[in-house]
Amino acid sequence: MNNREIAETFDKIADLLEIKGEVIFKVLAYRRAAESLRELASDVAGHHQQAKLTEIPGVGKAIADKIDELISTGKLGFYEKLVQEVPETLVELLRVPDLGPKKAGLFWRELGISTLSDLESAAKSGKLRSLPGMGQKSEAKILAGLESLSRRTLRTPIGQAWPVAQELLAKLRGVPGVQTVELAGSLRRMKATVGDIDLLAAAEDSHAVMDAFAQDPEVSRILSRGETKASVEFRNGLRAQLWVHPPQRFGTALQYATGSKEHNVRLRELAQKQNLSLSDQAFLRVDGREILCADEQKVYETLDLPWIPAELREDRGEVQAARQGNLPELLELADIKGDLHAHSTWSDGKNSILEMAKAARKRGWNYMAVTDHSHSLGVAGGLSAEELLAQREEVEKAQTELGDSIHIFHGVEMEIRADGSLDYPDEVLAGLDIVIAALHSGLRQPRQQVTERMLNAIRNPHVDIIAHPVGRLIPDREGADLDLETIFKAAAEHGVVLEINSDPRRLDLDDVHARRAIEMGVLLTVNSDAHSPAGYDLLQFGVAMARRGWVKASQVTNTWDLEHLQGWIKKRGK
DNA sequence: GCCGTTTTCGGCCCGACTGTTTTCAGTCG
Repeated sequence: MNNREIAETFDKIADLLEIKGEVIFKVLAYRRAAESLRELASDVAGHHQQAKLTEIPGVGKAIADKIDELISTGKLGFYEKLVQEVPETLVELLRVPDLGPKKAGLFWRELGISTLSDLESAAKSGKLRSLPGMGQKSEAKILAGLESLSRRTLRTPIGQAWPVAQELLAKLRGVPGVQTVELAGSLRRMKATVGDIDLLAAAEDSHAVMDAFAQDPEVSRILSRGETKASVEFRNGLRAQLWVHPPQRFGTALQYATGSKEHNVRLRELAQKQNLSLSDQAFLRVDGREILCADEQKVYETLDLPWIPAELREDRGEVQAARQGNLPELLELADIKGDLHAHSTWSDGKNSILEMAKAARKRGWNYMAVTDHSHSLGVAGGLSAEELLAQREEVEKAQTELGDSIHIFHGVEMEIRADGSLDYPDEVLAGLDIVIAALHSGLRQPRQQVTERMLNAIRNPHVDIIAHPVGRLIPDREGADLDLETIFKAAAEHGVVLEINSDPRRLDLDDVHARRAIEMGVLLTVNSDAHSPAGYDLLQFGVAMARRGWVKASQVTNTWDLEHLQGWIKKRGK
């Protein structure tokens, strides 16, 4: 059992215990343990082997025993006993908006409802409204929730939420009387997927901005609307909420709404130690006096902390680092001097090499790499060795036309084939400036086999970069079951660079693994994987993922200037 | 069930909004 599977088991236990009516802190303990396992960059099996399970935050004696049982036997007696008491299927009811554990428990005990279809028929036949605390409106809400669930079951990838949020921001910022509007929540923290769009406006009077928000033409229904908070659902099922606060309280409110919850808990602890209580509105002194913060800097300053970038606010040690003055100088988009992974019409790109290079130049970059697919990736029109040679001529022609305004590297995105071999012989690879290797097939192979394939590519002296190492596709596909510790070690040893792919469907490496990789001395590159000039825009998502992984500019090869990068390539034996 | 530079026992963030209540419970973030 891997980290994710064990975390899922604990989350289910938490849900079932909560429906059962167990004390909330026991429920929270299981959730915290699950979260902690997901955050773990290394394999829990390793901690298990070394009997160090309780060193994982949130894991004590009881949960360590359960992890032990799960790893040793693949089963958990406690869980099996629990699902005898509370049907396992009840957890799916919790995915219905406005339906939580209390009502799920009530429906189950009173009406024997244990599945979504049970719930739907009970709601349609009017049985729910007879229960205590339920009425017609609650019943209608459940039906509406079921309907919205059928349209949207998963969290929304950031690539979908981002443009919607930007439009909303622009629109709300134009409302008279509004001083600022900012993103908050997981979207501001730039998580790969978001639950909804959180927005925060500063205004003395909330009515105008609330109106503009609720009357947006894309809004299909208004879920709630008050003086300070409103929440809506768009036609595509995506939800957004807006808080409005007076400007003098905006900093506190923005900090609070940005989260994460865990980060905020950490700040509250600090506040308590200073005899302050921190709410979403202001600090409160014991004598009842308030400390208002118009901006976030003041919130952190009041706690004797430097401002912490939103991408770091996940309670992964950032508060402690801030206290010690050890916050990393995070990578910024402006640090990027070029892109090392882009496609042209030679394979599945939409534009010529010259067009892609010109677009890169327009962004102020000093270099870019043309890295089309290799022939095994037939669906993408991969290049044969001969075509690759012919492509070189076109690269040189484009370079002549562009002069020294931008440098074009000739590279390739080469398949690591399912049998572990590489798609070109060494002599072909030797003629290229940059060789990227990537897995696109055989992603479901057993851990050892797929890891060995990757290691084989890393050990090849011509391979410079591994693209989107894990191969996940958000939200459809999990990545390969790679032994990343071993891969990071090999990459560091052979000087092979690992990519953070900026395509919002990939964001691979992710934040947790990127952080682990740099800890182990691996160099990274943040690439667009652009198939058209617009694809370069995606780089902001890759940069955000790097920031979430505590990555500094110096650890990213495409922040280096051209000479430095060329020197590095030369040193690798090209 | 976890955790500890005020605690090995007693905390564990807290307020807005909604719908059902006639003073509050449930959900959400």
